[in-house]
Amino acid sequence: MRDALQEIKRGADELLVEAELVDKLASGRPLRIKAGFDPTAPDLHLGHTVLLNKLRAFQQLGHQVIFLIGDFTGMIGDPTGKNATRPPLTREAVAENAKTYQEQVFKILDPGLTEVRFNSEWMEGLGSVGMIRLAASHTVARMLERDDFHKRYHGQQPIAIHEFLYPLIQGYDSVALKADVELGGTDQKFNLLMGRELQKQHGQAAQCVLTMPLLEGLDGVNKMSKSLGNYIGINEPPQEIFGKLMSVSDELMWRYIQLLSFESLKTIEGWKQQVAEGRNPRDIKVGFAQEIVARFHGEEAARLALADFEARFQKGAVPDEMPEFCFPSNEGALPVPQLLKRAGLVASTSDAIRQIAGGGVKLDGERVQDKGVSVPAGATVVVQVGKRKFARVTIV
RNA sequence: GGUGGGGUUCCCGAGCGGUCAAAGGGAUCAGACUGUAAAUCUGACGGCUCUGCCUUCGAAGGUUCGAAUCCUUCCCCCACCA
Repeated sequence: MRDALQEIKRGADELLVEAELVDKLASGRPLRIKAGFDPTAPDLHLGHTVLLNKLRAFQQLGHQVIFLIGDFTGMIGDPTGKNATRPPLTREAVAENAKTYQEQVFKILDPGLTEVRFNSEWMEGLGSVGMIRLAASHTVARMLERDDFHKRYHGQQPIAIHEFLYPLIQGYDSVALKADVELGGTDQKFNLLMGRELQKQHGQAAQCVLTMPLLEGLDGVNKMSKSLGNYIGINEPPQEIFGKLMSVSDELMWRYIQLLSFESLKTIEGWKQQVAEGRNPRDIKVGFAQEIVARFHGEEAARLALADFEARFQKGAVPDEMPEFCFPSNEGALPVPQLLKRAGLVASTSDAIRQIAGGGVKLDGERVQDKGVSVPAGATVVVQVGKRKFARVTIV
């Protein structure tokens, strides 16, 4: 049991209240582990998996995970209208997203030990009376304790009244589900604690709260998010995941390893030691990237991704597979800038011309020196921009 | 409701009648280097049928040989006061 607790606490930001969790674990029954998810982002990225990994750990210890999709709140949308990425969702859209969600989530979680639920199940039946009763359970002052609200209130920023309802609804979800433990990001702490209070008010044992740190994105500064474009999606091609992980700075790499690797803390300490003694951090990064790719695409894909990476970046080889195109010529030939644009390798012909001037364009492995170069009709060529963008083009 | 201050190229942010496709930073892309798509350095960074042409500085009009810069109206933000 001590091991179980260690496993649960690993990488976590905070566990409230540890003594209570110890008691729950000691009961021997499978605990109900709740985690809520926003229904708007069906494309999971590694940032989301930090939490999923922890849920997986609970499953491995024999507990019941409840994967809660916040469709009720999603259908209301983002109240302030400030966040354009959260428009109200239709019922159909939510259902569609949920399906995609599950496909991805079960790459980490065990479907047999996962209960997928939607909070509209109980929220829609609550009614306005129930909602007002829920609202009556807490004071404005208590709500303003939440950091986010506190800052906005004192910073003269608007807070719509219904925003106060979100934490209450999330807390009520815990009541409806009789959760024993709820997981969330550190930014969720207030909402998670709300669940404890509401459960107590409903005569239930308060859930324990486990917060996980937010994973930084590829830029190493902002949290990983799709809208910032600094993410690694778990559905991306193996080479892409591998490459992006390799592009993580040597410094940030450790953070990723801490939160994403399934290797033991002891092993990771060993790696740090080796690097301190002069080993190239690249080697560690390669191993870690392999682990992650294998997790989502299998061992074989991980091996291929590595081979591909080495061939392309260390030996400058041309990949086997690349997009193929067939373009009509322009009076017997097609100028390279236009060809690049049509193949989608550059944003515009102006961009293409600049890339050529900068020495970034190759035609069948030969650097293109002049923007006036054309490819004659009938020819098939491999064009390349930089080290990563390729296309095979036939001119007719 | 009142009073001030704003809206500039992907983002932040200078410019305040011509030398402005518009400083600087970030992001991005490319090059060099490298045991890394790390770090560092260099360059590019509106579009096109590219030694030229076309479209940008909240929107629409106007003044002027000439406007991101001045005027008018409109739309939208922000701050302080209520």
